[in-house]
Amino acid sequence: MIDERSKQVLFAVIQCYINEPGPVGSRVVTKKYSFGLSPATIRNIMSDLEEMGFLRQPHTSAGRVPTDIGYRFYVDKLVCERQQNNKENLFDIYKKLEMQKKDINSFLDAASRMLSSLSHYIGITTSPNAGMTTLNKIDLIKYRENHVAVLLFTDEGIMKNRIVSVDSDISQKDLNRIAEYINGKFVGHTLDDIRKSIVREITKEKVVCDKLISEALTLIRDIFSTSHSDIFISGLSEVLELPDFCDINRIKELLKTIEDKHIIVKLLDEISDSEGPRVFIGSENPLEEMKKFSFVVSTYKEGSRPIGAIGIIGPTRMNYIKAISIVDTTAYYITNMLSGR
Amino acid sequence: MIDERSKQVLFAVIQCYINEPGPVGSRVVTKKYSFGLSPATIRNIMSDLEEMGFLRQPHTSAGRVPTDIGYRFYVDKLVCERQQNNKENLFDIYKKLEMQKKDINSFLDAASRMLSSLSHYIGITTSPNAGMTTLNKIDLIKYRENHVAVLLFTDEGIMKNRIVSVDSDISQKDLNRIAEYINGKFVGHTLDDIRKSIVREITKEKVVCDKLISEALTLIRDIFSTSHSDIFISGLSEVLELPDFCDINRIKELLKTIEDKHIIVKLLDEISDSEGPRVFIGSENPLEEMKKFSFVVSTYKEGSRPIGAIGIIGPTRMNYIKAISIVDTTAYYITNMLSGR
DNA sequence: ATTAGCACTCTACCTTTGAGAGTGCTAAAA
DNA sequence: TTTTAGCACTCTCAAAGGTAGAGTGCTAAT
Repeated sequence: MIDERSKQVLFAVIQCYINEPGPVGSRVVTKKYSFGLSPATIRNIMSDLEEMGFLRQPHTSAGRVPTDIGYRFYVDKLVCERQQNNKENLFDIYKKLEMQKKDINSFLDAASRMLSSLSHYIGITTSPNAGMTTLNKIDLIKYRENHVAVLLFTDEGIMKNRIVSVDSDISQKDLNRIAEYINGKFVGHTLDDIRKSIVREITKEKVVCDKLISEALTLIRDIFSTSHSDIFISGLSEVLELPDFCDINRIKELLKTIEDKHIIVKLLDEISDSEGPRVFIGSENPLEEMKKFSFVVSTYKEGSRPIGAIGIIGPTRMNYIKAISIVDTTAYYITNMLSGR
Repeated sequence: MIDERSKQVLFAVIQCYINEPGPVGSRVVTKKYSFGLSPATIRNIMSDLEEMGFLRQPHTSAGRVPTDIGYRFYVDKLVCERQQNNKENLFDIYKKLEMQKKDINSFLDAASRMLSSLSHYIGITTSPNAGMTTLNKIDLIKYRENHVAVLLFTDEGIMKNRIVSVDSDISQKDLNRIAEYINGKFVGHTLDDIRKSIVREITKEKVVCDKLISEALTLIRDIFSTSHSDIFISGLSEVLELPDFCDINRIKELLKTIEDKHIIVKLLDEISDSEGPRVFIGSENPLEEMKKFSFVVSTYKEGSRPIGAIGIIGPTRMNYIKAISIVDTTAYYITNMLSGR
C-alpha cells in the first residue's frame, strides 16, 4: 500500500512540522534528513503522499502539511514501537506529586498543572468517577436541627458530603442505626451498584425495614445521581504561547469548549473504561468543538478498574511522542499513589 | 475646580466610549447629547479636560479617550448618586441561584457564572475564608487502620475534611472523647481564633490533658493553616467577544493572572474586610498584572462579618453602573442565602 | 528511476496612496 | 468675553500595487 521509503518521507515531514510550524518543502526534507535523494524526487514522493491523503498543500506551490490521517498513521506507528518510555522524567513527576498527597482534589489539581507544565499544552484531570469507586463507609451525622450531614467515604478518601434537611428531627442514635444498616448492606460495592440496588429495593417496595431507612435510601440515591465529577484544567496561558494559537478565533473556540466543563467530563467519562493512552487527532474527536485540536487521554485505576481520566489537549501539530509518554506515566503514578494511601 | 458644564461633557465622552470603543470626537458629542454648543466649543472643553488629566488623545488629531482618573471621577459620582438599584434583575438572580443551594461550592460556582453571564465580563467568587467562619462542630471518624477523617463543620456547611494517618491506632471511642473536648472548648469561635488559641495552648505546654488531645490539636492546627480558599472563575470566553480583547497579548496577560488563582485569592482576602462594593480602575489595581483591567468587588457576610468576596473583572472601559449593581445585589443575595440555611 | 533546470504561482511584507475623521488655530460674530 | 465658523494640518485605516522568496510541477537529460 505504502512503501517504506514513502513512509520515511512522511515521518520526516511530520517531524519537521512538529518542530516548527509552517508548510515544509522538499528542500528542507533533503537537508535535515539524508535520504540520498534530490528535492525533485522527494517532491514526487510528497505528491504521491498527498494523493493518498497523508499530506496536503495549504495553497498551490507551498510546502506540505500533515493531515489528520497523516498524523494518525504516524501515531499508530509510534504506539507500536513504543516499548521503552523515557524513564527520566518519571521520577520528577513522582517526587513533585508526592508532596500533594494530602487531599485527593488538590492532588489531582497539582497533577493537571504537572501535565501542562511538562507538555506545554493543556492538562486535564478528573476526580474519580463516583460511580466507579467502592464504598468504604457511610456516616450520618446530625449537624443541627433537621439537618443531617451525609458522608460517603470511598477507598480513595472522602468523596462526597452533603448536608440535607429532613422533615422529622432524627436523633444521632437513629442515624447511627441507619448508617449501620446501610453499611452492612453496601460496603465494598461500587457506588453504581449500590445505586442500582437502592433503586431496586425502593421500587420493589419490600421495605420490611423501617420508614427512616427507606427515606435515607431515597436520599442517598439522590446524592449518587447528582454525581458530576470535579475536573481540573490548567495550562491555558501555556498554550497561548504556541504559534498555533496566534489566531484569536481558535482561542475563543477552545475556551468556550473548556469553560463548559461538563462537556469535557462527559467526554472523559465515555473514554474511562478503555485501556492505556488513547489519542484523538483533530477530526477524530467525538466532540464537534474539538475537531481542530488533538487530545491524548488515559485513565487511572483502583485495582484494575479505571475510575478517572487524565489527558492533554493541544494542537494537532502536537509532539505526540512526548504527550503520550507524559500522559501514560502520569496516569501510572496516580494509580500507584491512590492505592498506596 | 471643574465646572458643571465640563463635568457634563466628561460624562458624555465616557458614556459614548463605554457604548462603543474608539476615540470619541467633538462632533459625536454634540450630536448624541444636546448641549446647545458647537463642536468647536466642545473641543475647547475637551482640551481643558485633557489638561486636567481626565481625558487623553491616543494620537494627535484623534478623538479623546477617558483616562483612569476620568473613570474614577465618573464612578465616584455614580456611587454617590446611586440610591436606587435597578431592582428588576434582582429577582432573576435570586430565583436561579436558589436552585443551586445544595452545596456551598457548587452554589458559589453557579454564582460566578451568574456574574459573568449578567455582566459579560469575568465573574469571580471565593468560598468563605475558612478563618473567618465560625466552628459549628468537629468530628473525628475512624476511617481505617491508622487513618482518621477530620471533619470541620462550620455554620455554612461542611468546610473542610481531611484524612490523616496517625501513628498509633486510636479507637473510635477515644476519637469521640477528643472531639468532645475540642468541641466544648472551641464551638462558636472563628477558625482563626481557634488556631490562635491552639498555638498558644501548645506552645505554653500546659497540656494537662492527655497526649492524644495535644496530638490532635497539632493536627488540626496544620489543617487550619493550609486553608487556601477555593475560587470560582468564569466568563473567559464571554470576555473574548469584547472588542477590547482583540489583542492577543492582553488575553495572554489576563489568562496568566487568572490562572494563578492564588494571586486572586490573596487579592480578595485583602479586600474582604471592607464594606460595600469597591471599584479598582486600571492602574488603581494593587496587582501589577491587573493594571490594564478594572475590578469591581464586594463581600458576602455571615451575620455582619464579611467572610468571602465576589467580583467582576473587565476592561477599564466597563459599564460601571451595571457592574456595580450586579456585584452589589449578588453579594446581597449570597449573604441572605447563607444565613437562610 | 532519478535529477537538473526552468517557468510559474502563491504568500508575506513593504510602500504608496487617498479618504475620513478630528483637531487646533484664527478671525469673526454674539 | 464667550462662542462659533472656516480652514489647514495631522494621523489612522484600508485598499492597491510591487517585489522577494520559497516551493511546486513539468520536461528533458542522465
